[in-house]
Amino acid sequence: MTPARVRYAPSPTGDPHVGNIRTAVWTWLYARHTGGKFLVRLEDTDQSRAVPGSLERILASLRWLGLDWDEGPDIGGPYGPYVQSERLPMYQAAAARLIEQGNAYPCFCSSEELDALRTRQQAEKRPTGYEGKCRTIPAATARSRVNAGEPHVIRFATPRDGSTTVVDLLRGDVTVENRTLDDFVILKSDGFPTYHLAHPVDDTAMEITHVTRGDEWLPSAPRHALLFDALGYPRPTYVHTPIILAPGGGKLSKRHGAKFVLEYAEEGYLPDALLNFLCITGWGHGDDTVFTRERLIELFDLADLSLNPATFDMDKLNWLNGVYLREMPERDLAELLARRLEHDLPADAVRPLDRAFVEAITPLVRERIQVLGDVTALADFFFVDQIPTPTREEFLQKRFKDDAAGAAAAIEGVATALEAVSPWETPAIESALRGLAESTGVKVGDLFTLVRLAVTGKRVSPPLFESIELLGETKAVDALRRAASMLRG
RNA sequence: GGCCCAUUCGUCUAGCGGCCUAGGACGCCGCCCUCUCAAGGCGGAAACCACCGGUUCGAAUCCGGUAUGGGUCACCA
Repeated sequence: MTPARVRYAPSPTGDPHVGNIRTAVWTWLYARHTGGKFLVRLEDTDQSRAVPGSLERILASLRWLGLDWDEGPDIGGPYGPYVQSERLPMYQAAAARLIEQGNAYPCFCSSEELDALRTRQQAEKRPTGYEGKCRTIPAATARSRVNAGEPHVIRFATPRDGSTTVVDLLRGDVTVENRTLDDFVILKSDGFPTYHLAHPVDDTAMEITHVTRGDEWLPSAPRHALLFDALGYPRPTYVHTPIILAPGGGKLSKRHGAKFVLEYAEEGYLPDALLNFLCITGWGHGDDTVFTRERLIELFDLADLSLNPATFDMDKLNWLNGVYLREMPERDLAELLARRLEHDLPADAVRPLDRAFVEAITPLVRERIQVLGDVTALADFFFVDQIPTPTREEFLQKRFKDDAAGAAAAIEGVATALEAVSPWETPAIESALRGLAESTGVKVGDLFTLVRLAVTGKRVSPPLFESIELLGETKAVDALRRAASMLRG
Protein backbone atom coordinates (compact mmCIF):
# COMPACT_ATOMS: atom_id res chain seq x y z
CA MET A 1 0.00 0.00 0.00
CA THR A 2 1.38 3.37 -0.99
CA PRO A 3 1.52 5.81 1.89
CA ALA A 4 -0.81 8.70 1.09
CA ARG A 5 -0.21 12.36 1.78
CA VAL A 6 -3.57 13.91 2.49
CA ARG A 7 -4.74 17.10 4.01
CA TYR A 8 -7.53 18.82 5.85
CA ALA A 9 -7.71 22.37 4.56
CA PRO A 10 -10.25 24.46 6.44
CA SER A 11 -10.71 28.16 6.13
CA PRO A 12 -10.73 30.09 9.39
CA THR A 13 -14.33 31.19 9.15
CA GLY A 14 -15.53 29.67 12.39
CA ASP A 15 -15.92 26.33 14.10
CA PRO A 16 -15.91 23.20 12.00
CA HIS A 17 -19.27 21.47 12.17
CA VAL A 18 -19.90 17.78 11.76
CA GLY A 19 -20.42 17.77 8.01
CA ASN A 20 -17.11 19.38 7.46
CA ILE A 21 -15.28 17.32 10.03
CA ARG A 22 -16.57 14.04 8.61
CA THR A 23 -14.44 14.58 5.56
CA ALA A 24 -11.50 15.21 7.88
CA VAL A 25 -12.25 11.95 9.67
CA TRP A 26 -12.22 10.00 6.44
CA THR A 27 -9.08 11.75 5.27
CA TRP A 28 -7.28 11.07 8.53
CA LEU A 29 -8.38 7.46 8.54
CA TYR A 30 -7.02 7.05 5.04
CA ALA A 31 -3.67 8.54 6.02
CA ARG A 32 -3.39 6.18 8.95
CA HIS A 33 -4.67 3.25 6.91
CA THR A 34 -1.95 3.69 4.32
CA GLY A 35 0.72 4.63 6.82
CA GLY A 36 0.94 8.04 5.19
CA LYS A 37 0.81 11.62 6.40
CA PHE A 38 -2.11 13.75 7.44
CA LEU A 39 -1.60 17.48 7.37
CA VAL A 40 -3.55 20.58 8.20
CA ARG A 41 -3.39 23.66 6.03
CA LEU A 42 -5.15 26.91 6.75
CA GLU A 43 -6.91 28.40 3.76
CA ASP A 44 -7.07 32.01 4.81
CA THR A 45 -7.02 33.77 1.47
CA ASP A 46 -10.17 35.73 2.19
CA GLN A 47 -9.23 38.11 4.94
CA SER A 48 -12.70 39.62 4.99
CA ARG A 49 -14.28 36.38 6.15
CA ALA A 50 -11.71 35.47 8.76
CA VAL A 51 -13.07 34.86 12.24
CA PRO A 52 -10.56 35.40 15.05
CA GLY A 53 -9.80 32.29 17.05
CA SER A 54 -10.96 29.93 14.33
CA LEU A 55 -7.67 28.15 13.92
CA GLU A 56 -7.49 27.34 17.61
CA ARG A 57 -11.06 26.03 17.59
CA ILE A 58 -10.39 23.97 14.48
CA LEU A 59 -7.29 22.40 15.95
CA ALA A 60 -9.07 21.82 19.25
CA SER A 61 -11.85 20.02 17.40
CA LEU A 62 -9.40 17.74 15.63
CA ARG A 63 -7.51 17.10 18.81
CA TRP A 64 -10.67 16.22 20.73
CA LEU A 65 -11.70 13.76 18.05
CA GLY A 66 -8.26 12.22 18.22
CA LEU A 67 -7.27 13.21 14.70
CA ASP A 68 -3.58 13.96 15.02
CA TRP A 69 -1.66 15.67 12.26
CA ASP A 70 1.90 15.23 11.09
CA GLU A 71 2.35 18.70 9.65
CA GLY A 72 0.38 21.85 10.24
CA PRO A 73 0.25 25.54 11.07
CA ASP A 74 1.12 24.98 14.72
CA ILE A 75 3.86 22.39 14.32
CA GLY A 76 5.27 23.23 10.93
CA GLY A 77 6.79 20.58 8.73
CA PRO A 78 8.98 20.12 5.69
CA TYR A 79 6.45 21.60 3.27
CA GLY A 80 5.60 24.79 5.16
CA PRO A 81 4.35 27.29 5.67
CA TYR A 82 0.94 25.73 6.25
CA VAL A 83 -0.94 29.00 6.18
CA GLN A 84 -1.86 30.28 2.76
CA SER A 85 -1.51 33.96 3.58
CA GLU A 86 2.16 33.18 4.19
CA ARG A 87 2.57 31.64 0.77
CA LEU A 88 1.59 34.60 -1.39
CA PRO A 89 4.80 34.72 -3.45
CA MET A 90 4.20 31.18 -4.66
CA TYR A 91 0.76 32.02 -5.99
CA GLN A 92 1.97 35.21 -7.57
CA ALA A 93 4.82 33.42 -9.27
CA ALA A 94 2.43 30.82 -10.62
CA ALA A 95 0.08 33.53 -11.90
CA ALA A 96 2.98 35.37 -13.53
CA ARG A 97 4.04 32.19 -15.24
CA LEU A 98 0.54 31.58 -16.54
CA ILE A 99 0.39 35.12 -17.94
CA GLU A 100 3.71 34.62 -19.61
CA GLN A 101 2.53 31.37 -21.16
CA GLY A 102 -0.63 33.03 -22.39
CA ASN A 103 -2.80 31.02 -20.01
CA ALA A 104 -3.90 33.98 -17.95
CA TYR A 105 -4.40 37.71 -18.32
CA PRO A 106 -5.05 40.81 -16.25
CA CYS A 107 -8.65 41.97 -16.11
CA PHE A 108 -9.48 45.57 -15.31
CA CYS A 109 -13.23 45.27 -15.14
CA SER A 110 -14.74 46.76 -12.00
CA SER A 111 -17.12 44.83 -9.78
CA GLU A 112 -19.86 47.25 -10.83
CA GLU A 113 -19.25 46.30 -14.43
CA LEU A 114 -19.30 42.63 -13.55
CA ASP A 115 -22.52 42.99 -11.59
CA ALA A 116 -24.13 44.78 -14.51
CA LEU A 117 -23.00 42.03 -16.84
CA ARG A 118 -24.46 39.36 -14.63
CA THR A 119 -27.76 41.20 -14.31
CA ARG A 120 -27.96 41.57 -18.05
CA GLN A 121 -27.19 37.89 -18.61
CA GLN A 122 -29.86 36.86 -16.16
CA ALA A 123 -32.43 39.16 -17.72
CA GLU A 124 -31.67 37.74 -21.13
CA LYS A 125 -31.73 34.21 -19.70
CA ARG A 126 -28.20 33.56 -20.88
CA PRO A 127 -25.63 31.65 -18.90
CA THR A 128 -23.83 33.88 -16.43
CA GLY A 129 -20.08 34.22 -16.43
CA TYR A 130 -17.28 36.48 -17.50
CA GLU A 131 -17.27 36.80 -21.25
CA GLY A 132 -13.62 37.68 -21.71
CA LYS A 133 -13.71 41.40 -22.32
CA CYS A 134 -10.14 41.97 -21.13
CA ARG A 135 -8.83 38.81 -22.72
CA THR A 136 -8.32 40.63 -26.00
CA ILE A 137 -6.31 43.51 -24.56
CA PRO A 138 -2.85 43.30 -26.14
CA ALA A 139 -0.29 41.98 -23.67
CA ALA A 140 1.87 45.09 -23.91
CA THR A 141 -1.08 47.39 -23.20
CA ALA A 142 -2.18 45.24 -20.29
CA ARG A 143 1.31 45.24 -18.87
CA SER A 144 1.64 49.00 -18.94
CA ARG A 145 -1.77 49.46 -17.33
CA VAL A 146 -0.73 47.05 -14.59
CA ASN A 147 2.56 48.87 -14.16
CA ALA A 148 0.67 52.16 -13.94
CA GLY A 149 -1.02 50.74 -10.87
CA GLU A 150 -4.48 50.22 -12.35
CA PRO A 151 -6.55 47.87 -10.15
CA HIS A 152 -6.96 44.44 -11.69
CA VAL A 153 -7.38 40.76 -11.12
CA ILE A 154 -5.78 37.89 -13.00
CA ARG A 155 -8.09 35.57 -14.88
CA PHE A 156 -7.40 32.18 -16.33
CA ALA A 157 -7.78 32.03 -20.10
CA THR A 158 -10.02 28.99 -20.31
CA PRO A 159 -9.84 27.18 -23.62
CA ARG A 160 -12.93 28.00 -25.68
CA ASP A 161 -13.16 24.63 -27.36
CA GLY A 162 -12.89 21.05 -26.36
CA SER A 163 -13.76 19.42 -23.09
CA THR A 164 -12.04 18.57 -19.87
CA THR A 165 -12.28 15.28 -18.05
CA VAL A 166 -11.42 14.88 -14.42
CA VAL A 167 -11.23 11.55 -12.71
CA ASP A 168 -12.99 11.15 -9.41
CA LEU A 169 -12.01 8.10 -7.42
CA LEU A 170 -15.63 7.33 -6.64
CA ARG A 171 -17.45 8.37 -9.80
CA GLY A 172 -14.94 7.80 -12.52
CA ASP A 173 -14.70 10.25 -15.38
CA VAL A 174 -16.54 13.54 -15.14
CA THR A 175 -16.46 15.49 -18.37
CA VAL A 176 -17.37 19.08 -18.92
CA GLU A 177 -17.42 21.16 -22.09
CA ASN A 178 -14.87 23.95 -21.78
CA ARG A 179 -17.29 26.51 -23.18
CA THR A 180 -19.41 26.13 -20.05
CA LEU A 181 -16.45 27.32 -18.00
CA ASP A 182 -15.71 31.02 -17.94
CA ASP A 183 -12.45 32.89 -17.42
CA PHE A 184 -12.42 32.60 -13.65
CA VAL A 185 -10.33 34.75 -11.34
CA ILE A 186 -7.16 33.14 -10.03
CA LEU A 187 -5.56 36.15 -8.34
CA LYS A 188 -7.63 38.80 -6.64
CA SER A 189 -6.95 42.53 -6.81
CA ASP A 190 -5.42 42.42 -3.34
CA GLY A 191 -2.80 39.98 -4.56
CA PHE A 192 -4.32 37.00 -2.77
CA PRO A 193 -5.13 33.89 -4.78
CA THR A 194 -8.60 32.41 -5.09
CA TYR A 195 -9.07 28.81 -4.03
CA HIS A 196 -8.82 27.79 -7.68
CA LEU A 197 -5.18 28.82 -7.83
CA ALA A 198 -4.18 28.08 -4.26
CA HIS A 199 -5.35 24.48 -4.53
CA PRO A 200 -3.08 23.41 -7.43
CA VAL A 201 -0.12 25.36 -6.16
CA ASP A 202 -0.29 24.12 -2.58
CA ASP A 203 -1.39 20.58 -3.16
CA THR A 204 1.40 20.18 -5.66
CA ALA A 205 4.01 21.83 -3.47
CA MET A 206 2.93 19.72 -0.53
CA GLU A 207 2.87 16.58 -2.65
CA ILE A 208 -0.71 15.76 -1.79
CA THR A 209 -1.72 12.45 -3.33
CA HIS A 210 -5.47 12.49 -2.69
CA VAL A 211 -7.60 15.59 -2.63
CA THR A 212 -10.63 14.98 -0.44
CA ARG A 213 -13.25 17.68 -0.40
CA GLY A 214 -16.99 18.19 -0.40
CA ASP A 215 -18.74 17.44 -3.65
CA GLU A 216 -19.83 21.05 -3.99
CA TRP A 217 -16.37 21.30 -5.57
CA LEU A 218 -17.13 18.83 -8.30
CA PRO A 219 -18.44 21.40 -10.79
CA SER A 220 -15.24 23.39 -10.57
CA ALA A 221 -12.90 20.42 -10.59
CA PRO A 222 -12.36 20.84 -14.37
CA ARG A 223 -11.05 24.35 -13.75
CA HIS A 224 -8.53 22.90 -11.37
CA ALA A 225 -7.57 20.22 -13.85
CA LEU A 226 -6.98 22.89 -16.48
CA LEU A 227 -4.80 24.79 -14.05
CA PHE A 228 -2.79 21.71 -13.11
CA ASP A 229 -2.20 21.03 -16.79
CA ALA A 230 -1.26 24.61 -17.64
CA LEU A 231 1.16 24.70 -14.75
CA GLY A 232 2.63 21.37 -15.78
CA TYR A 233 1.68 19.74 -12.49
CA PRO A 234 0.60 16.11 -12.22
CA ARG A 235 -3.04 15.89 -11.20
CA PRO A 236 -3.82 14.39 -7.80
CA THR A 237 -6.49 11.79 -7.19
CA TYR A 238 -9.80 13.48 -6.43
CA VAL A 239 -12.34 12.21 -3.95
CA HIS A 240 -15.46 14.33 -3.80
CA THR A 241 -17.45 13.41 -0.72
CA PRO A 242 -21.22 13.74 -0.45
CA ILE A 243 -22.82 16.22 1.89
CA ILE A 244 -24.67 15.42 5.10
CA LEU A 245 -28.38 16.17 5.19
CA ALA A 246 -30.27 17.49 8.18
CA PRO A 247 -32.74 15.12 9.89
CA GLY A 248 -35.71 16.81 8.27
CA GLY A 249 -34.05 16.82 4.87
CA GLY A 250 -32.15 19.66 3.31
CA LYS A 251 -28.55 20.56 3.82
CA LEU A 252 -27.21 20.32 7.32
CA SER A 253 -26.42 23.81 8.47
CA LYS A 254 -25.94 25.70 11.68
CA ARG A 255 -29.58 26.67 11.90
CA HIS A 256 -30.70 23.26 10.71
CA GLY A 257 -29.44 20.51 12.97
CA ALA A 258 -25.71 20.91 12.57
CA LYS A 259 -23.59 21.37 15.61
CA PHE A 260 -19.99 22.21 16.11
CA VAL A 261 -17.71 19.36 17.06
CA LEU A 262 -16.90 20.97 20.37
CA GLU A 263 -20.59 21.23 21.20
CA TYR A 264 -20.77 17.45 21.10
CA ALA A 265 -17.86 17.40 23.48
CA GLU A 266 -19.72 19.70 25.84
CA GLU A 267 -22.88 17.62 25.73
CA GLY A 268 -20.97 14.55 26.75
CA TYR A 269 -20.43 12.55 23.61
CA LEU A 270 -17.28 10.47 23.52
CA PRO A 271 -14.72 11.17 20.81
CA ASP A 272 -14.54 7.54 19.73
CA ALA A 273 -18.31 7.32 19.47
CA LEU A 274 -18.56 10.44 17.33
CA LEU A 275 -15.67 9.26 15.21
CA ASN A 276 -17.34 5.89 14.71
CA PHE A 277 -20.66 7.52 13.92
CA LEU A 278 -19.27 10.07 11.52
CA CYS A 279 -17.32 7.43 9.70
CA ILE A 280 -20.26 5.09 9.20
CA THR A 281 -22.59 7.76 7.95
CA GLY A 282 -21.62 7.53 4.34
CA TRP A 283 -19.53 4.42 4.62
CA GLY A 284 -20.15 0.85 5.62
CA HIS A 285 -18.36 -2.41 5.98
CA GLY A 286 -20.28 -5.65 5.97
CA ASP A 287 -22.73 -6.19 8.78
CA ASP A 288 -20.82 -4.28 11.46
CA THR A 289 -21.81 -1.01 13.04
CA VAL A 290 -19.52 -0.57 16.01
CA PHE A 291 -15.87 -0.14 15.09
CA THR A 292 -12.99 0.73 17.32
CA ARG A 293 -10.61 3.37 16.08
CA GLU A 294 -8.01 0.71 15.32
CA ARG A 295 -10.50 -1.33 13.36
CA LEU A 296 -11.53 1.70 11.32
CA ILE A 297 -7.93 2.44 10.48
CA GLU A 298 -7.54 -1.16 9.41
CA LEU A 299 -10.67 -1.29 7.25
CA PHE A 300 -11.31 2.18 5.95
CA ASP A 301 -10.69 3.01 2.33
CA LEU A 302 -11.73 6.13 0.48
CA ALA A 303 -12.74 3.96 -2.45
CA ASP A 304 -15.57 2.46 -0.38
CA LEU A 305 -17.34 5.71 0.39
CA SER A 306 -21.00 5.97 -0.47
CA LEU A 307 -22.10 8.47 -3.08
CA ASN A 308 -25.41 9.29 -1.45
CA PRO A 309 -25.93 12.32 0.68
CA ALA A 310 -26.56 10.90 4.14
CA THR A 311 -29.01 12.11 6.73
CA PHE A 312 -27.58 12.83 10.14
CA ASP A 313 -29.21 10.18 12.33
CA MET A 314 -29.26 11.64 15.82
CA ASP A 315 -30.93 8.55 17.32
CA LYS A 316 -28.14 6.35 16.07
CA LEU A 317 -25.45 8.65 17.40
CA ASN A 318 -27.11 8.61 20.82
CA TRP A 319 -27.36 4.85 20.79
CA LEU A 320 -23.76 4.48 19.68
CA ASN A 321 -22.57 6.83 22.39
CA GLY A 322 -24.44 4.68 24.90
CA VAL A 323 -22.62 1.63 23.57
CA TYR A 324 -19.26 3.28 24.12
CA LEU A 325 -20.29 4.47 27.56
CA ARG A 326 -21.20 0.93 28.53
CA GLU A 327 -18.06 -0.58 27.14
CA MET A 328 -15.42 1.76 28.46
CA PRO A 329 -13.42 0.91 31.60
CA GLU A 330 -15.37 1.76 34.72
CA ARG A 331 -12.61 3.88 36.24
CA ASP A 332 -12.34 6.04 33.14
CA LEU A 333 -16.09 6.51 32.99
CA ALA A 334 -16.19 7.38 36.66
CA GLU A 335 -13.63 10.09 36.15
CA LEU A 336 -15.63 11.56 33.27
CA LEU A 337 -18.82 11.41 35.29
CA ALA A 338 -17.16 13.04 38.26
CA ARG A 339 -15.99 15.95 36.14
CA ARG A 340 -19.39 16.22 34.58
CA LEU A 341 -21.13 16.30 37.94
CA GLU A 342 -18.71 18.82 39.33
CA HIS A 343 -19.61 21.04 36.43
CA ASP A 344 -23.36 20.53 36.52
CA LEU A 345 -24.28 20.06 40.17
CA PRO A 346 -25.67 22.96 42.20
CA ALA A 347 -23.14 25.12 43.97
CA ASP A 348 -23.78 23.60 47.39
CA ALA A 349 -22.44 20.18 46.42
CA VAL A 350 -18.94 19.83 47.82
CA ARG A 351 -16.13 19.68 45.31
CA PRO A 352 -14.02 17.89 44.34
CA LEU A 353 -16.35 14.94 44.41
CA ASP A 354 -15.23 11.81 46.19
CA ARG A 355 -13.88 9.70 43.33
CA ALA A 356 -14.45 6.43 45.14
CA PHE A 357 -18.08 7.34 45.65
CA VAL A 358 -18.57 8.33 42.03
CA GLU A 359 -16.97 5.07 41.05
CA ALA A 360 -19.47 3.28 43.25
CA ILE A 361 -22.47 4.86 41.55
CA THR A 362 -21.02 4.42 38.05
CA PRO A 363 -22.36 0.91 37.49
CA LEU A 364 -25.80 2.10 38.58
CA VAL A 365 -25.98 4.86 36.04
CA ARG A 366 -23.86 3.77 33.11
CA GLU A 367 -26.54 1.83 31.30
CA ARG A 368 -29.12 4.52 31.90
CA ILE A 369 -27.40 7.38 30.15
CA GLN A 370 -26.65 8.04 26.53
CA VAL A 371 -24.50 11.10 26.93
CA LEU A 372 -22.44 12.13 29.94
CA GLY A 373 -24.71 15.10 30.47
CA ASP A 374 -27.57 12.75 31.36
CA VAL A 375 -25.91 11.75 34.61
CA THR A 376 -26.82 14.85 36.55
CA ALA A 377 -30.57 14.50 36.28
CA LEU A 378 -30.30 10.85 37.22
CA ALA A 379 -27.84 10.97 40.10
CA ASP A 380 -27.94 14.47 41.57
CA PHE A 381 -29.78 13.26 44.69
CA PHE A 382 -26.63 11.45 45.81
CA PHE A 383 -24.84 14.73 46.19
CA VAL A 384 -27.27 17.17 47.73
CA ASP A 385 -27.45 17.84 51.46
CA GLN A 386 -31.14 17.28 51.64
CA ILE A 387 -33.05 15.24 49.08
CA PRO A 388 -36.02 17.27 47.89
CA THR A 389 -39.38 15.70 48.69
CA PRO A 390 -41.79 15.48 45.77
CA THR A 391 -45.32 16.86 46.02
CA ARG A 392 -48.25 15.03 47.64
CA GLU A 393 -49.73 14.41 44.21
CA GLU A 394 -46.60 12.49 43.20
CA PHE A 395 -47.04 10.11 46.12
CA LEU A 396 -50.78 9.76 46.10
CA GLN A 397 -51.38 7.72 43.00
CA LYS A 398 -52.76 4.30 42.14
CA ARG A 399 -52.87 2.21 45.33
CA PHE A 400 -52.44 5.30 47.49
CA LYS A 401 -54.79 7.60 45.67
CA ASP A 402 -56.70 9.52 48.36
CA ASP A 403 -54.83 7.63 51.05
CA ALA A 404 -52.23 10.01 52.43
CA ALA A 405 -52.34 8.38 55.85
CA GLY A 406 -51.68 4.95 54.38
CA ALA A 407 -48.78 6.22 52.31
CA ALA A 408 -47.29 8.02 55.29
CA ALA A 409 -47.58 4.92 57.42
CA ALA A 410 -45.96 2.75 54.77
CA ILE A 411 -43.05 5.15 54.40
CA GLU A 412 -42.65 5.45 58.14
CA GLY A 413 -42.60 1.69 58.31
CA VAL A 414 -39.80 1.56 55.79
CA ALA A 415 -37.78 4.11 57.74
CA THR A 416 -38.12 2.06 60.87
CA ALA A 417 -37.27 -1.17 59.09
CA LEU A 418 -34.15 0.40 57.56
CA GLU A 419 -32.93 1.47 60.97
CA ALA A 420 -32.84 -2.16 61.90
CA VAL A 421 -30.95 -3.28 58.80
CA SER A 422 -27.55 -4.79 59.37
CA PRO A 423 -25.21 -5.03 57.66
CA TRP A 424 -26.03 -1.92 55.64
CA GLU A 425 -25.78 -3.64 52.29
CA THR A 426 -27.99 -4.08 49.30
CA PRO A 427 -29.13 -7.66 49.98
CA ALA A 428 -30.13 -6.87 53.56
CA ILE A 429 -31.87 -3.68 52.51
CA GLU A 430 -33.73 -5.46 49.79
CA SER A 431 -34.94 -8.29 51.98
CA ALA A 432 -36.04 -5.84 54.67
CA LEU A 433 -38.15 -3.93 52.16
CA ARG A 434 -39.56 -7.02 50.53
CA GLY A 435 -40.38 -8.46 53.92
CA LEU A 436 -42.20 -5.28 54.82
CA ALA A 437 -44.22 -5.36 51.64
CA GLU A 438 -45.25 -8.89 52.36
CA SER A 439 -46.16 -8.32 56.01
CA THR A 440 -48.19 -5.21 55.26
CA GLY A 441 -49.79 -6.59 52.14
CA VAL A 442 -48.70 -3.71 49.96
CA LYS A 443 -47.58 -4.70 46.48
CA VAL A 444 -43.86 -4.31 46.03
CA GLY A 445 -44.33 -2.04 43.06
CA ASP A 446 -46.52 0.33 45.03
CA LEU A 447 -44.31 0.31 48.09
CA PHE A 448 -41.07 0.75 46.17
CA THR A 449 -42.50 3.62 44.23
CA LEU A 450 -43.20 5.47 47.47
CA VAL A 451 -39.70 4.71 48.72
CA ARG A 452 -38.12 5.70 45.45
CA LEU A 453 -39.98 8.99 45.47
CA ALA A 454 -38.94 9.77 49.02
CA VAL A 455 -35.35 8.61 48.78
CA THR A 456 -34.35 9.80 45.33
CA GLY A 457 -36.91 12.53 44.79
CA LYS A 458 -37.77 10.96 41.44
CA ARG A 459 -40.16 8.58 39.77
CA VAL A 460 -37.29 7.24 37.67
CA SER A 461 -34.01 6.49 39.35
CA PRO A 462 -31.07 4.13 39.50
CA PRO A 463 -31.77 0.76 41.18
CA LEU A 464 -33.41 1.40 44.55
CA PHE A 465 -31.58 -0.84 46.99
CA GLU A 466 -28.15 -0.06 45.67
CA SER A 467 -29.02 3.60 45.79
CA ILE A 468 -30.18 3.36 49.36
CA GLU A 469 -27.01 1.56 50.34
CA LEU A 470 -24.82 4.21 48.77
CA LEU A 471 -26.87 7.04 50.19
CA GLY A 472 -26.28 5.72 53.69
CA GLU A 473 -28.72 5.10 56.50
CA THR A 474 -28.82 8.63 57.81
CA LYS A 475 -29.74 10.32 54.55
CA ALA A 476 -32.14 7.61 53.45
CA VAL A 477 -34.05 7.49 56.72
CA ASP A 478 -34.12 11.26 56.94
CA ALA A 479 -35.60 11.55 53.46
CA LEU A 480 -38.23 8.94 54.29
CA ARG A 481 -39.23 10.63 57.55
CA ARG A 482 -39.53 14.01 55.88
CA ALA A 483 -41.74 12.53 53.17
CA ALA A 484 -43.92 10.81 55.75
CA SER A 485 -44.41 13.93 57.77
CA MET A 486 -45.17 15.94 54.65
CA LEU A 487 -47.90 13.45 53.81
CA ARG A 488 -49.32 13.58 57.29
CA GLY A 489 -49.34 17.33 57.49
C1' G B 1 -32.46 28.01 -16.52
C1' G B 2 -27.25 25.86 -18.17
C1' C B 3 -23.77 22.36 -16.38
C1' C B 4 -22.53 18.41 -12.93
C1' C B 5 -23.71 14.49 -9.39
C1' A B 6 -26.81 10.94 -7.02
C1' U B 7 -31.14 7.30 -6.54
C1' U B 8 -31.46 -0.40 -1.97
C1' C B 9 -36.45 -0.79 4.41
C1' G B 10 -38.55 5.81 7.96
C1' U B 11 -32.81 6.52 8.63
C1' C B 12 -27.43 4.77 7.87
C1' U B 13 -25.76 0.93 5.01
C1' A B 14 -24.21 -4.53 2.83
C1' G B 15 -24.44 -5.95 -2.11
C1' C B 16 -19.77 -4.89 -7.07
C1' G B 17 -23.95 -10.70 -13.03
C1' G B 18 -26.21 -16.29 -10.49
C1' C B 19 -25.00 -17.34 -2.95
C1' C B 20 -30.89 -12.05 -2.95
C1' U B 21 -38.09 -15.00 -2.33
C1' A B 22 -32.14 -8.48 -0.72
C1' G B 23 -28.36 -9.04 4.80
C1' G B 24 -27.00 -5.83 9.18
C1' A B 25 -27.63 -1.45 12.37
C1' C B 26 -30.67 2.71 14.44
C1' G B 27 -35.65 3.72 15.17
C1' C B 28 -40.58 1.37 15.68
C1' C B 29 -43.94 -2.80 17.59
C1' G B 30 -44.59 -7.35 20.67
C1' C B 31 -42.85 -10.88 24.33
C1' C B 32 -39.27 -12.18 28.26
C1' C B 33 -36.39 -10.28 32.42
C1' U B 34 -37.72 -6.67 36.23
C1' C B 35 -38.32 -2.25 42.27
C1' U B 36 -38.86 2.58 38.21
C1' C B 37 -36.08 3.69 33.99
C1' A B 38 -32.59 1.61 31.28
C1' A B 39 -29.53 -2.32 29.67
C1' G B 40 -30.05 -7.31 27.91
C1' G B 41 -32.54 -11.66 25.40
C1' C B 42 -36.13 -13.34 21.79
C1' G B 43 -39.48 -12.26 17.85
C1' G B 44 -41.96 -8.91 14.26
C1' A B 45 -43.44 -5.14 10.81
C1' A B 46 -40.64 -2.40 7.33
C1' A B 47 -37.18 -1.90 0.39
C1' C B 48 -42.15 -4.69 -6.06
C1' C B 49 -33.59 -2.55 -5.11
C1' A B 50 -37.11 5.34 -8.31
C1' C B 51 -39.42 4.34 -13.23
C1' C B 52 -39.13 2.65 -18.46
C1' G B 53 -36.45 0.27 -22.02
C1' G B 54 -32.20 -2.54 -23.46
C1' U B 55 -27.57 -6.12 -22.94
C1' U B 56 -27.37 -11.28 -20.98
C1' C B 57 -29.20 -18.12 -20.32
C1' G B 58 -29.57 -14.92 -15.93
C1' A B 59 -29.48 -7.78 -13.37
C1' A B 60 -30.30 -4.45 -7.26
C1' U B 61 -25.65 -5.27 -9.79
C1' C B 62 -23.84 -3.43 -16.97
C1' C B 63 -25.92 0.41 -20.83
C1' G B 64 -29.55 4.30 -22.37
C1' G B 65 -33.73 7.43 -21.37
C1' U B 66 -37.32 9.53 -17.86
C1' A B 67 -38.56 11.16 -13.06
C1' U B 68 -37.10 12.83 -8.42
C1' G B 69 -33.47 14.82 -5.14
C1' G B 70 -28.95 17.49 -4.56
C1' G B 71 -24.83 20.56 -5.95
C1' U B 72 -22.91 24.60 -8.80
C1' C B 73 -22.88 28.92 -11.82
C1' A B 74 -18.55 35.35 -6.78
C1' C B 75 -12.24 39.32 -6.73
C1' C B 76 -16.11 32.73 -0.71
C1' A B 77 -13.93 28.60 0.29
